[in-house]
Amino acid sequence: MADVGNLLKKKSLRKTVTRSKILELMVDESIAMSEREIGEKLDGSFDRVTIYRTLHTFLNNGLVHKVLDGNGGTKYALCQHDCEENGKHHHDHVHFSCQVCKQTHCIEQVQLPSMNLPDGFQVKEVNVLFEGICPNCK
Amino acid sequence: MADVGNLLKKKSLRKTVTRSKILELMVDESIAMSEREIGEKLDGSFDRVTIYRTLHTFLNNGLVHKVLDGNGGTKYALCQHDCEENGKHHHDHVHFSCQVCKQTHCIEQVQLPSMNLPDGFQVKEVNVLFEGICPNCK
DNA sequence: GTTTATGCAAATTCTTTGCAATACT
DNA sequence: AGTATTGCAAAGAATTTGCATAAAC
Repeated sequence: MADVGNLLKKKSLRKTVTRSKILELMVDESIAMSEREIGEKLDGSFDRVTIYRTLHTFLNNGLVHKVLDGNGGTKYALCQHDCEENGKHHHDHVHFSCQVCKQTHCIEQVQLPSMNLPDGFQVKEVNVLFEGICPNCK
Repeated sequence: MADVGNLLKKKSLRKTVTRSKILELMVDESIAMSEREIGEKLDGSFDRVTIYRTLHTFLNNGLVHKVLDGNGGTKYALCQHDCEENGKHHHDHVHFSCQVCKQTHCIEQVQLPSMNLPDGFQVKEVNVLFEGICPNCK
């Protein structure tokens, strides 16, 4: 089981019940989750505002990243170890959003091909979102 | 200037003032816009509900497509002519969202490379969103 | 003992729904 | 005339803010 306390300590974040539970959940689940999903999986034990604030804190400290869910909603997923490589925090993400079950999976296996933008565009992040039907819903 | 009336007729949609104005705006602007931006550019002359419903109508009839804007918001952009090729409506889009001016540009020049997902994932659409700084904001 | 996080209430914004009035063909 | 669209009011959902209380270091 993941050492959630250590993760928090590394970021100089206070270890609280809320943060630990949310972080544990995100380590356990391999899917990206919205605030609502997180709240439901934690059985309504935390205030929605607290979850929002916790997610923002995690976001600002590079513990999680935003995931596009294809429906205008916002989801969050744990950052992987390599987010911090090369000294800068970066996210070249590939996600798959199922149109049936609405779950968003992080696809780690896919290597993002390089794409060249027209001159003048300075790229900081790349998000790739596939939408379709996941193996479970077929 | 674009023959907006013809676009509507091709889809068997009634030609109304709201639809024509919104469609003209989207033809003129090359960027993807949210309901709010559309409303503002049209100077508040239309009810927000009407704009939402118009966008849904356009979406259902393949005149526009949704664009991810990187902040959980939803934007819309005109479909290009080739959306309908091969008999099915598809959107393999590349967009660039500027973190400074928040504008979302459609990048037509970039050819989407093929990416292979793990077995079992049935892909219907692919969205690629670059985030960074656009030429105007540099 | 300070500083930071939490919970509650309430405000904002985004989006949808119902219904009567209006515009389109 | 008949059907689809619009505007208004209002509901619902997502997200943010202020402030007093409680927890962490």
